[in-house]
Parts: sequence; structure tokens; C-alpha cells
Amino acid sequence: MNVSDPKLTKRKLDSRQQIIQAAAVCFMKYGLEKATMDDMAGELGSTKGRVYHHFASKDEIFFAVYRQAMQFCFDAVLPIVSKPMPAKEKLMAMAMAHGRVMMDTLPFQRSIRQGVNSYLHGPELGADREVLNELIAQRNAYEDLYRTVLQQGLQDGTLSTPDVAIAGRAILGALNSLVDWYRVRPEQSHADQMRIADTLAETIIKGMLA
Amino acid sequence: MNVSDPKLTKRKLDSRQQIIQAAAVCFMKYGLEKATMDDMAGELGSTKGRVYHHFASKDEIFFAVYRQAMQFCFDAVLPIVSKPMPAKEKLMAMAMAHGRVMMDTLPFQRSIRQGVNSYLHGPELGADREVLNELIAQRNAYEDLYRTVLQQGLQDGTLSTPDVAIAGRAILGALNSLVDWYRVRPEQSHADQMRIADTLAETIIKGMLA
DNA sequence: GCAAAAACATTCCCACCAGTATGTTTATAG
DNA sequence: CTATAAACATACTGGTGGGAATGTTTTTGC
Repeated sequence: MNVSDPKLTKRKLDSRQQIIQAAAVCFMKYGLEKATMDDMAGELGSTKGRVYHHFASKDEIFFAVYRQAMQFCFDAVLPIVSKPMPAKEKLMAMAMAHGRVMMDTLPFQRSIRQGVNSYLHGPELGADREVLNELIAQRNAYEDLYRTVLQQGLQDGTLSTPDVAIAGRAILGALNSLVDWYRVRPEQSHADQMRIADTLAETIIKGMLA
Repeated sequence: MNVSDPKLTKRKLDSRQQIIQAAAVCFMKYGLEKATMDDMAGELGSTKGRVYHHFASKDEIFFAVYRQAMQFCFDAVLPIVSKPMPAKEKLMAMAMAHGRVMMDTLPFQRSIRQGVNSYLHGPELGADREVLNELIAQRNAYEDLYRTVLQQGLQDGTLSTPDVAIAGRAILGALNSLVDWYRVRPEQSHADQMRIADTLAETIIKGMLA
């Protein structure tokens, strides 16, 4: 219960993680609703039994995918936020990092993009309100990172925009659109991908330089 | 068959149009898959019978919504494209018009945004390939309008961007994000809406001025 | 090595919804 | 004023997929 617990928990978490990964792939391939529990299990060479042993419902799986997707974003961007930098360069670095994450974790990001519509817009969602609110809060916190840096840029004079909120939406809207139009091409290297993300980030941030 | 035909066709088209409108609202409210045929009928105070009298399937309704949404965009932007203008101002006008259309026809635009995922990404879609290809072509043609103007701007020196294709994606990505985060608030006037759209357009286009 | 529980697989059920078949009303043509 | 077809409403069906119930195997703790 003490020494072996980490190992036991690790196995469990690994299996969960596999399921989450498979779910993200299925969500991307078939769409949130069309992807069935059997699809996810099939993706793992397993059956529904395994999935339902770790997750209570399809919604719960989606929530896990959502959390993971947000985590990827935070992990990539938070280190940059905490670094001491002029707002201008910080914002650029954040945007590039975000774009890169979009491409590197495409299945997750595309899943939550659909989920925003299916779950967050529903009038009376059977899903747990509390969990939903937590996810929304997560997302708001993430977006706030960008708005905060924009605000700092206005103060230190390195950035300029008529409306911080709208500028933030513009940045994330443009970057997130990557998951819609970016297609993985076998011939292009990872460096090519990154170049696309960086060019996109430059293109959008350029308009906010003072 | 000659004089009365227009009137008869008109009634039919009106009913179809009502259904399309109701479908768009339902797609927005419940999501593409969750919205049922009964929902759409209920939105009209009718029953499925009416819907299936005009449309063969749910897919066909979505296609109609899609066409309508694209039509709204073309109708708003094409007049600007054909006008003689410096590319810089033309692009700005197009972006503003597009943003306004997003808000004015929100249910339609939000519907097709989901459809892009559900339909266009599917591996083997049971839906008519030909219709899908037509819709994709429509969308490409629309996006090309922006890329063309960008290209013109590069030539006449009023615009500047490292990559026309990516710049086009950035513009439409940022503008289309409106349908994700814009919420209709009862207290704000239509002019307030337009101001949001215009500010967003300015914010994104500013970075592409030479 | 042995209970006991975790980690699955198998099987089944049933709610839901797209689509159909058929009935009824309303409008149009002649 | 008909008949006839369009424009619906009503009632039904079949397949599908989420989830539960139950069985089987593998791991863990002692």
C-alpha cells in the first residue's frame, strides 16, 4: 500500500492514458458523436469492457481528453509566461508555442474544438455542470494569459491594439484554426510543421506591435 | 405551368426556406448530430412529415444550410471584390463584411462550422461525394477571394505578408472564431455588434499592411 | 500459493432517432 | 365543383450505440 502503490497506480494511469489517446484519435477521425465506444476500444485492440472499467461514460472520456488538451497548452505556454521578457517578444513566443502544440497534439485539440460546440453550447446538458464549469474556467484562465500579456504590452509600449479582449480572440482564433485546415503530410518534416506554426504566429502578432 | 408556376414554386421554396432556417437554429442549439428531425419540426410547430416532404435526409438539410451560409458570405463579399479599390482597403472591407455576416447569420455559420468536422473529415462518408466536393469547392473559391486580394496587395505594394496562404487562413480563422465566442446579448444594439466585427477585422488586417 | 480485487472480455438490453408507410387536409387545375 | 396532386400529419419500424450485468483472466497483497 505504500511502496507498490505508485506502481499499481502507474499501471492504472497508463491504461487510462492509452484510452484517452485512443479516444482523441477516434474523436478526430469520426467526430465527437459518431465515434462510438467500440471504436475507441477497437483502436486499442480491446473491447468496451476495458473502457467502461476506467470511465463511467462517454462524456467522462471527453472531459479527460479536454483536460489533457488544455494541459498540453499550459505546459507549452506557462514556462514562457513566467520568463522575464518584453511583452512583445513574450506574446510572440506564446503564439508560436501555441501553434506548435496545436500541430503536435492535433487529435486532442481537434476533439475539444468540437466539444466546445456539442457540450458548452447545449442549453440543458445532462453532463455534470460542475465539471463543465471547471473546463470553461480552465479555458478562460488560458485565454487570460494572452490578454494579460497584451495588457502589459500596452503599458510598456511594445504592443498596441484597440481592444485587448478582441485582440486575444483574434490571436487564438487564428492559431486554433490550424486544427481545421492543417493536414499532416507524410513528406513534410517536423521542422516544416513548426515553420507553418511560426509563420502563422508572426502573421497575426505583427499587427499588434506598437 | 407558365404563369402560375412561379407562385407555386414560391410557396414551395418558402416552406423549404423556413425548414432550412429552423434546421440552422437547431443545429446551433443542440449540435449537428444531437439535433433531431423532430427538433427541427418542433421549431416550426410542425412534424417530421413536413420536413421529409421537402428533404430526403438529414444530410440533405445540412447541405442546404451549408449552401445558404456560403451564399450569405458571397453575397456580402462579392460586391466588394468587384469594386475598384486599392487591395489594402478592399481587404479591410471584405474582412469587415465577413465578420458582420458571421454575426448576422450566426445559426447558419455555426452549423457549417460543425459540419466541416463531421462531414468533411470523415474517412468514408456515406453522404454524396459529389455534393461534398461541390461544397468544398465553394469554400475554396470563397477563401481564394481573400488570397487573391492579398496577392494583389503584394503587387501594388499596399499589403505585406510572408505567406499569402497562411495570411488568408489567419484572416478567416480569426473572423470565423466569432461564431465560437460571440454571444448575442439582448442589451447591445446591432451597431454594437458591427463595432465588434469591425474592430476584429481591423485588428487582424492591421498586421498585413505594407 | 491463495484469496481478493483489479483489469479486462462477453453478452445483453433498451432508449433514441432516422427514415418509411400511410392517412388527412389543403390548394390548384380544368 | 371535382379530381388530383401537393403539403402536410400520424403511426410505425429497424438499426444503432450507450451503458449495465455478468463472466473470465490476470495481478497483487499476504
